Formats: sequence, C-alpha cells, structure tokens
Amino acid sequence: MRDLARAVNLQGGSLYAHIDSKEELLFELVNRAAARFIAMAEAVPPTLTIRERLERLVEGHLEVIAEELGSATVFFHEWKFLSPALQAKVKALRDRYQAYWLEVIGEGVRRGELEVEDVHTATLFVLSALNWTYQWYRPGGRLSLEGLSRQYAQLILAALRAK
Amino acid sequence: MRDLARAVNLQGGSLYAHIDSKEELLFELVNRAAARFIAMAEAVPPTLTIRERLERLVEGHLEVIAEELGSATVFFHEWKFLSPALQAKVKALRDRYQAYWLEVIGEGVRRGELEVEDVHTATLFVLSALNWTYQWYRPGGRLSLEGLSRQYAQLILAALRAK
DNA sequence: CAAGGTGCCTAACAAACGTTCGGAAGAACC
DNA sequence: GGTTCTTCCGAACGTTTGTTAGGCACCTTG
Repeated sequence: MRDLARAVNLQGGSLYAHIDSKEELLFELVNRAAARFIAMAEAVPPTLTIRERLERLVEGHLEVIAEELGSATVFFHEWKFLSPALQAKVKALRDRYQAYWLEVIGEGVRRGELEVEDVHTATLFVLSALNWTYQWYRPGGRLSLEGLSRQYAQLILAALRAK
Repeated sequence: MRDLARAVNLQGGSLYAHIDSKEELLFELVNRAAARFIAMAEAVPPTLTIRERLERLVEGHLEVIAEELGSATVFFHEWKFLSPALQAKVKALRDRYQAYWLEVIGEGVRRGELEVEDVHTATLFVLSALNWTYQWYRPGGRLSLEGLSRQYAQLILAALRAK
C-alpha cells in the first residue's frame, strides 16, 4: 500500500481517505479488467460470419491484454486472494465472457463452419492460448500486436478446422 | 514459512536447520519442476514421427502439470521473485524446454508434415495453451487427463496443419 | 466571517514476516 | 562413556504489513 501511495505522491495512510481497504482496490482493478473483456466481446456484431467474429474476438482479447499488461497480470493472478464474495462476482464476469466464446464456437460448429470434438474443451483451449500471452508478449518486441493477432487468429481457426 | 513448517509438523524456526533461506526453497521447487518438463521431453524418442512426438509431448506436458498442480502453480508464478542469478538458471531450463518444442515443430515444417507461418509464434501458441491448463484442470473433474491430452493433441495438430 | 468539508501529513497500532539464537533431548561415533 | 552431531523448541530480533487517529492547511458554502 505504501508503494501504491508513493506512486501517486501520497503517504501510506493518506490512501485511506479515498478507499476503504486494499481489497476494495484489488477488486476494482480486477473488475474493470473483466468488464473490458466483456465489453469488447459484446461489441462484436453477431451479424458477421463466424470466422470474422472469431478474428475480432482474438484481436480484441489480445488488445485488452496488451493495453494494460500490468492490470492483466494482476487480473489473471490475484483474483484468488479476494474474499469469497468478491471472488464470486469476478467469477460471474469471467464465466459470462467464456460463455460468449463458447456460444460463438458452438454456433460455428452447428453451422458446419467449424469442426471440433468437444466445444467446451475447444473453448478452453483457445482462451488458454490467448490468456497466456500476457506472460511473454511485450509491446515493442519482435512481434507487433497486429502480427500476433493475425497469426493467432490463423492458428486458432486452423485448430477449430474452419472451412 | 511458519505455514510450511506446520505442514511438516515443525516450528517456524526449525526449518532453518534444513534450509538456508526461503528463496533456496523456492528455487528448489521451481528448479525441480523445470527439470521434470525437460526430462519428459528428452525422453521422447526422436525416431518417432513428428505427429507421434507432438502427441507424446502434449501428453507429457499435461501429465507433469496434473501430477503436481501445486508445484506447477508456484512454478509458473513465483519464479519472478527469485534473485536475478537464480532467475537466470530457471530461465535457462525454460528456454531449453522451449527450444526442444521449437525444434520438433521446426523439423515438422521442414519435412512438410506441418505448416505454420512462423515457427516461433506457433511454438509459443502451443505452449501457451498447454501452460494455462493448470488454471482450470482439476483431477477428478469432468475431463480425464487422457481425454484432455487426446483432445488437446488433436487441436494442436490441427492448428499446426498436420498432414 | 464562521462552519464545515476535503486532502494530506505524521505517528502509531497490532500483526505477520523471514530469520537467528541458546538450549534441550536423543542418536551416532570414537 | 564421554563427545559430537542432529533435530527440534521457544523466544526473540528487526522489518514490513494494512490500517487508524489526530491534527493542520486549504477550499467551499451559508
């Protein structure tokens, strides 16, 4: 907390004029990150083809991670340290986001545009590959965000056997 | 440290009859996990087909994660908190493991059995998908380890456009 | 101008942290 | 049989942790 305070030019105790607890702060951060993922996903028009929707989702997901690498790291790691009540709230958002992906992939399979053995496992596979990028992707690195998005979309569409 | 001590029926201070520091303990754990991944990979006979080698690597990777979910979690998260010197040692092992995967995938591409735009990105993609499983896979869950391995191998081979 | 509110400080709190130390009890070795 | 070694305890150390409290300076509002 004293580190956070210093980062905004305050003394440790002064933070508590603005927040109630460290946990509230953590929740706020994690919650905002989750909300960004959902907002991104729900902004993708369902009228597009499955392929296009997936491409947009991949790009959007990687964009959110890239734009706030710091928050993303906290988002993926520290939500476990929230109280059960707050943890449940975050989990609800996460599930909603995952359900969105599942829905898109499921719809693709139903239309015969994708082909996977199990939609649930396939969804987890895709999100796993995307989530882990926060571990190694660094803006300004060898790979641009656009390049990464394009290649990842390609790999994911191939994995889902897109026609 | 007091928690760790209690887990082996000792008092906090008594641990220090056996170890030098908390960091040494963390390094030991992280190092062993890394070694397990490498040992698994290097036990896969290079005489097999590319497809078989990848299937074995996928299964092996998921097995290591599943067998020590706790260690895996620490391995993936806490290595960042080691001193630069120890961090470098771990990083060397991790790079060696990644290089092994890169070599197999690269060889597959060279032989025309796989087809990817960039071998390096494809390797990161595959390892990303595999690594993240520690976040959600739980033994005894909906999906058996065998089922998961088989499906993941299938998804990965499709992503790499295996012939 | 008085009154209240806001924003921040310094100081302190209790608890938890990693670690050290002296000593006690038992096992192993000459 | 005495000595050394090992294993562990209990207590303490200095630091860091999240958080609270009292007070000062400033701004806003009646």
